[in-house]
Amino acid sequence: MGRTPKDSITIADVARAAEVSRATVSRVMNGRLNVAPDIVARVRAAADRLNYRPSDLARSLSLGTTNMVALLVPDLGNPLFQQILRGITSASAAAGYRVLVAESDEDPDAEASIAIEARRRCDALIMVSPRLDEPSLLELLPQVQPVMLVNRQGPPEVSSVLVDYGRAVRMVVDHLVALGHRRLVFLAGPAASASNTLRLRALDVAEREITGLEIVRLDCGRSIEDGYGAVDRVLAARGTAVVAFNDLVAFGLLARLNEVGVAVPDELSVTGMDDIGLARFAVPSLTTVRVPQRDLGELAWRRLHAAITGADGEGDVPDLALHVRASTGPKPGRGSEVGQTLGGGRGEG
Amino acid sequence: MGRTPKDSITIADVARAAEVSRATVSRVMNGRLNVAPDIVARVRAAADRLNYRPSDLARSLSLGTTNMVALLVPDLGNPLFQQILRGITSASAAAGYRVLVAESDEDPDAEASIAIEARRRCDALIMVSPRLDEPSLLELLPQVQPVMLVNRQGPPEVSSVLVDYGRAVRMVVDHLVALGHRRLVFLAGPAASASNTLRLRALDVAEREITGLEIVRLDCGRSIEDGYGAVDRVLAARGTAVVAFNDLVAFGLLARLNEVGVAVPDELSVTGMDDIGLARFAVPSLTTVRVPQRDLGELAWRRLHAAITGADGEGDVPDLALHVRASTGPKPGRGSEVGQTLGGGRGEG
DNA sequence: TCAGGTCTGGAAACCGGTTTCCGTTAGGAT
DNA sequence: ATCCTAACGGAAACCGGTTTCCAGACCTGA
Repeated sequence: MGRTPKDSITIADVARAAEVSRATVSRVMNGRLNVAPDIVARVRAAADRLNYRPSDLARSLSLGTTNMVALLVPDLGNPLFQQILRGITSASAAAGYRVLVAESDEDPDAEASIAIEARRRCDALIMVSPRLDEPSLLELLPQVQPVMLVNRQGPPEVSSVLVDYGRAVRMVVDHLVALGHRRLVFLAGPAASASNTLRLRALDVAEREITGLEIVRLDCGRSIEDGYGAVDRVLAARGTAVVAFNDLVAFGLLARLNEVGVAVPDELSVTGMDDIGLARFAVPSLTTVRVPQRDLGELAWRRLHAAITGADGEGDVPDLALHVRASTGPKPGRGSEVGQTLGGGRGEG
Repeated sequence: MGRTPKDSITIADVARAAEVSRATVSRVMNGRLNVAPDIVARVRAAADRLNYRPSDLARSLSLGTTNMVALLVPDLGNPLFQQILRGITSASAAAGYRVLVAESDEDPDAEASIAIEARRRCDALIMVSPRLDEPSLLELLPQVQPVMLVNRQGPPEVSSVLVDYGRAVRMVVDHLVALGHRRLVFLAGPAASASNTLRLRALDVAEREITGLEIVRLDCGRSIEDGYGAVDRVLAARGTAVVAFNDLVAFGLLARLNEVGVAVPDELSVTGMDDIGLARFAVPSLTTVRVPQRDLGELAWRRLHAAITGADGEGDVPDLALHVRASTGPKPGRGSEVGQTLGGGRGEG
């Protein structure tokens, strides 16, 4: 039992003050209809006078619903996850829900227990890009229902919001190939990332389908620092264009290339992925694929909410779009074998 | 009462399975000592077999503590607030707490009700840079105790974590003055922002103290887009250096200056504020003042936690540090009147 | 005037835990 | 063998709400 002396005023206090039962106070507070107007007024007056606020905790326990949704992300420092958080926060707030955030710090082992723990306090769970291996994930999911996966495929009975990173990376590759590039360098992300696997698979396909295309795969990471630190290996790989795992990596790469004096895109083209807010403000502005990040969060929420309330979740993952900006250009060395002129400004392709 | 058929297993189920009372199960689950070893084993076995998880809700109600802390920020899209969120999340997770996030969307009117609502579900509240006017804030604070303010001064009885933005902006000004600049342009942030007021006041003081110093104040904003869009007015103001409200504004400014062909820092010096992760990867890398953002969140949590548990919150706001990078240089036009050479690399000032 | 239906609002059970209080039992001391 | 005490664990109260169930008041129609 609480050791607290209970400073807060409870429904019993209001009932006493209004000279009615606790049940009646509850009815009034929740707008149940069968209460006489004068009693309603009396209760409201008492509640106002005492500045009464019903305990959400007690309500939740009694109602069996918390109006909270848990969100688990690998890394709160990543703009992609931040935007998803924003999307979920604002969309769910509209339905009276609040978001509880948890971060696994990219640690696959910690993920399961954090997920369970966070889920216990909420009505549902959204896991973004879980790094958990497949068996563990399959074992975890039933325990945290209702659950929604973002950027990770689960079993059929678990719904998910998926970005087709395979297609996204292929858009980038096709763009670069059209510019004449034939030897690309791919900077890979975390090995545990499912979306990284999607990218790699798409690259395999592209390499088979496009004759003459070579792709050098380098382990890199997901952060600016990773991109910044990869420059030497990138240059050693002697490609004419770099496909970075995401915009952050591309950002770090660009910064370092600028320092060592490699001209982008004249000597080397660079592409990102996600189109985080900063991408169009990079120098040069970054060619990337727009992944509608906030929308992703909103969609995840909508589907989850629909699943909770029994409705069906309308809406679909918004389309990807290649945004051609100033960081990509024709393959250097040869003339203008490419028929099109690339806008150097901040065109929104 | 819950309409749910109660699929979840409760302490009563475990008690029945282990043939003990609910009280004993509770004692075992919480490691109370006065339980015989064989009974402990029996209860544990039953709990494991049933895969029992105590309801956090019921625990919280009974214990009177939720182990959750609410965080209210004006804008989840801002890296500064994101980092503070990270700091709070990781620091509080270590103490078994979870963070509930709420966003006011820069709407002062919504802030009070959101704060109250979020606070009700948690043990405490952290408000970052509240945009609420002074009277409303003073009225709100007593209702949401225990509460912690970040980047906003409250009444003496409400503790807060404050960054001395006045001093920070002065560091920047002094740096620019030392480089020979005498006519500065300040890009102001949101009017409702207390930290913006601190900056403005410090600029007044600087203008009085430093003879020959002129500062042109322009309304701008807090986002990249705001900075990007301010370039024309900045150039029209004919200063030799720009003090941006924060790094984001500086970023937008730099991007546009690069487009219109204004050389930084040769023709115009630019400074930011906060030192967000991207600042040193800007082109040119951005001179700014490092505000230890994560530390801010951690400190806010530590103080709050101390206040809750009765201990005293050790630790102080970490120091500010000017990071001189490549976006600032001597006043253009005249020779090297400044004795020092500025490192063009990514020196960590 | 009386039977029957409709409103109202109180008593009590319930959500799922924790803790106080107390009775029982076992063990040690005398 | 008897008494005292410590250890153990069950019954019940409690946290602060919501909801079912039911009794009484009131109104209506015959």
